[in-house]
Amino acid sequence: MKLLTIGQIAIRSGVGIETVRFYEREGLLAKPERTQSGYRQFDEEVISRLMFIQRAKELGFTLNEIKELLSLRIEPGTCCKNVRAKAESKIAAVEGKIRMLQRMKKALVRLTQECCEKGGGSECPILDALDGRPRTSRRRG
Amino acid sequence: MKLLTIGQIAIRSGVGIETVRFYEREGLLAKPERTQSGYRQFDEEVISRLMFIQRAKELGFTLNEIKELLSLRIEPGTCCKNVRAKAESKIAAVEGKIRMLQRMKKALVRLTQECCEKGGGSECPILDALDGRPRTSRRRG
DNA sequence: ATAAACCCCGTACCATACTACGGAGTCAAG
DNA sequence: CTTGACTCCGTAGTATGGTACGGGGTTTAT
Repeated sequence: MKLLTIGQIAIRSGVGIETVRFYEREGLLAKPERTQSGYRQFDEEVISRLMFIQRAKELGFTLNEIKELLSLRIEPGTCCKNVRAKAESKIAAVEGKIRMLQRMKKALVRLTQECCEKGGGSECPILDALDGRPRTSRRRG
Repeated sequence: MKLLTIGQIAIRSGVGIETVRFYEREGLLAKPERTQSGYRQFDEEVISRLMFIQRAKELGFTLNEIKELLSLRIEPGTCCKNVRAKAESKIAAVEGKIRMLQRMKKALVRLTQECCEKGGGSECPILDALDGRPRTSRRRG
């Protein structure tokens, strides 16, 4: 099991050193081992974790939601139903996002098609295609 | 065509009045007509626009990206290829998000299944299932 | 053994996206 | 014709998610 410095995992995962420290403070990364001189020693798998965080952010998850996602696991002493319930609520959230994105994609595709058929379009074709209301309202509930 | 006050569209679309003014300043909403006393008079369709903005935010789009999405239309004088190219790049972005969400969903589903079969799980099953790197890096490259 | 490169920490600063405040004018109901 | 709710505007403050700074110790390559 190879151990890496903060600079090495930062480069390999494409985030800044300060960001790694920030995530550690915020509890998205476990406190790493230290050398006798106080240098952090990260396990290689922290790189996947950091990359996951970046991807999840692009999907509109907040750092808190990402923390929850990352902590979903079956621990020896944990109630299985508990984890299951949490995971299922995450699945629902993910499915909601997928549906919205699929509608958005459909609207965009229609736009590119109509584009070269006729000349003058509506005020806002995306809105024509996508009508509905937002479902979740995280961020200040 | 019914005209509404800022308070009315705020309530109907589920955002705050200040947020509406903010979006107007930021160019996400067109400057509305005004009464002789200076009150904004919004067209009812602004409500869909506001709801679209909320949904798109939940999908990880920034206000700037949302502005671009909303401005994608075929204007009489606009080059069709131009709009088409922009729309296609948006489609690619949307597809990328969908793919990532589908992988995430698969990982979560697997988690719920493994959950009730065996007892002790991996350190982080989500990461086990989802390995790969982030693709787009918007936000201050 | 010494410079360059790296790491430590705390604190301060930044961008985005709001959210609140305050003083003044407006409108609708009683 | 007043009272209360609503609107105006500009400016300031907040939360989130980083990013930079600065003064110090550490490691490493020469």
